[in-house]
Amino acid sequence: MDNKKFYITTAIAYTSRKPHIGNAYDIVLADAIARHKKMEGYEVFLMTGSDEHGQKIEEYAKAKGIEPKAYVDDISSQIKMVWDSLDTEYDKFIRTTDADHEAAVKKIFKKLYDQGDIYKGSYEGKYCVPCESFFTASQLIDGKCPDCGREVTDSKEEAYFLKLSKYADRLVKYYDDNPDFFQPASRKAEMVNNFIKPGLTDLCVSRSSFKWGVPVDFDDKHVIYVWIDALSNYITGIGYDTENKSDKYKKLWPADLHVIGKDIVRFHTIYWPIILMALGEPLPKQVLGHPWVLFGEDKMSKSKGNVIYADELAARFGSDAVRYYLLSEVPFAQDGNITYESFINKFNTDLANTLGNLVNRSIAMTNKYFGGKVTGGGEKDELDNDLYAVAEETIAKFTEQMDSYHTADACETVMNLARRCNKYIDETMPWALAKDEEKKARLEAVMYNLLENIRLISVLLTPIMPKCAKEIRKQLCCDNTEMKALAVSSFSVGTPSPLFSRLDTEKVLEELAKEMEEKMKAAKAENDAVNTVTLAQIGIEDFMKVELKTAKIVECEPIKKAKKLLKLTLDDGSGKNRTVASGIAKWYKPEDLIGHTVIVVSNLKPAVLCGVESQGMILAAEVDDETVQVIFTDGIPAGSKIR
RNA sequence: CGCGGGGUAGAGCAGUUGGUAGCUCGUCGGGCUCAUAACCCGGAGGUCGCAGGUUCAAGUCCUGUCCCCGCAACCA
Repeated sequence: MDNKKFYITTAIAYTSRKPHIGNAYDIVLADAIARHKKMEGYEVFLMTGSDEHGQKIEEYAKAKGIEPKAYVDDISSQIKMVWDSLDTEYDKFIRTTDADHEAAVKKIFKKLYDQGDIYKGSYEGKYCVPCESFFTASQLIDGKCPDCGREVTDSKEEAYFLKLSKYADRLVKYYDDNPDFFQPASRKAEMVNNFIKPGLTDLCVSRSSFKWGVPVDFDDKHVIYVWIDALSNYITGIGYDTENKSDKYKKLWPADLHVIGKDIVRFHTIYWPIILMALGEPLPKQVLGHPWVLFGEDKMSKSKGNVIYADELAARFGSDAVRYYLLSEVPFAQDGNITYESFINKFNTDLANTLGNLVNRSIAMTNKYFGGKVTGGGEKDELDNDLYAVAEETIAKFTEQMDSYHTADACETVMNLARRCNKYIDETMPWALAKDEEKKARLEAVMYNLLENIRLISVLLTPIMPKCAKEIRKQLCCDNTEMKALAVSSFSVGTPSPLFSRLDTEKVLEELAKEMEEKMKAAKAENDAVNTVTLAQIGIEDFMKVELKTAKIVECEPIKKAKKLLKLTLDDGSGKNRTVASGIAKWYKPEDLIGHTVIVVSNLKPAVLCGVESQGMILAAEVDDETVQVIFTDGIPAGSKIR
């Protein structure tokens, strides 16, 4: 077999915060695939890393009073620490602040500029700092950011743009010629329908509003924006250079697989290929957009205090358990809901009971009946054939499932073989055979068959749970890793020791709940602290600019086509009804509101939202990230001034 | 009619080109004792969101409809 290469990458993690378990899923998945490919004989190169530029980081660093570089050094090492806590084996960890990366990015930018794919244009638009986004005038909502509603800065800056539309046809052709490019395939339609069919607009690839990035070397007012900087890590990390490509690059590129979250599929299947086409480089073979890992039904967020960190889980339950859980619980194309309950459940049933106990009892019996030594020469029986049939089938199925990245199915497949082994023990009843000296040869065959299948299980498990796989082989005293039944002629096993000790569900849950609560408190405290300092102090004169009045809700109806908006008709005492649109549809039904009195900001400039002119806004409290409560002032006459 | 993905046993999921509805957990009953109160067997539990249609035959194709989730668009 020739040594075929397999170049696989993860998305590079953004160094704004320590990555949570959802971010870590990326590397675990990639690592499992990489290890599997290695076992298939590929020469694998796995690259991961961190994305360290951008305005947000500049700001976080400033808030902490340190240099951006110091900030990303810290987070970047945390990322590595988390990755390492999961036993991931990457060949390279690239940082976008690496000198060679920055140099290469500059050259890439220059090359694209020189050949006319990047041109200097000007932005008519406005810029929203927190969102790091430009908007055209038409996108703005009453002169404010359509995403977050905050003030945008008026910037008619010049910026550099990448011509996208020029390559659209070639891109679609590539999709069509390579039906496996999108994984899962369903992501293709979304990209084509949403972004390509409507026509690609040129992509702004530079920023001049902040400094923390790779400068455009022929125009230092500008910094190269995330697209070209971050995406190109996949080539710069293996030595791409516009003139002298390294041997490594020539060998590895194009990438065989980009493993990324589904939220950035667009960047990897549209922008990135176009950048590569412009550079004259071949395109990656596959992009795997995996689903998200949700905690319960929710997205994890620090402010909710429901963030789970992979390293903390690993420290508590072991890296293998975390890997197994992620790889077996997250479906291929649907978001995975992880909970502590299901974690513990899976840990106990699959790892401790089915697998751990099988290994333990089999080795214990081998010691008990044969002093630990058995050969494959015992007395055969028809029962054995079925066991080996399942083993062969397991190998084939497992390989196919791992090759198509269906790790959850692959885990199930291995567990099935373990279950089959447990059943085999019941069928053959070694303890009964042991009572009869004449059946010793049969008993030996039974034990051998068990051990050989356990060995096989350990081999299959290697990409999923590397440590556990090794530990099993250690207890078997066998280092043969051939993925083939009957590859070992005899065993001389060691002392069994439980691979995974059962967890006391209630006790562990209680402990975890306690910790969660503390985290939540801490998050809240931090949040409050942040909130009090986010806004600058204002004088009374500023406050007096805001006119607040009470108003009674006389009518209320949903706005069609708007998911979040309710249209309120208010009696503000002026004699004329005032219409206000409010984004509270999620929490209130129209009938809940009619008749109540609320506070309205009455001198707010009107804005048109979803075709409805909103004349002001009503006050509501943001109880937490998920909950909003309108402030009712029932009993106070409509039209009263508030100050 | 913005785009896309889903609605299959109590829970979480599989169901390839249409042909007796499966898996894991849970639950109920039984068996075994080598083993980490682990293991094995059996039962119960689903009109496959709803309504039509095509077909000898539909979870699987077509049409309509309702809900859920992402993205997009509006949370003044």
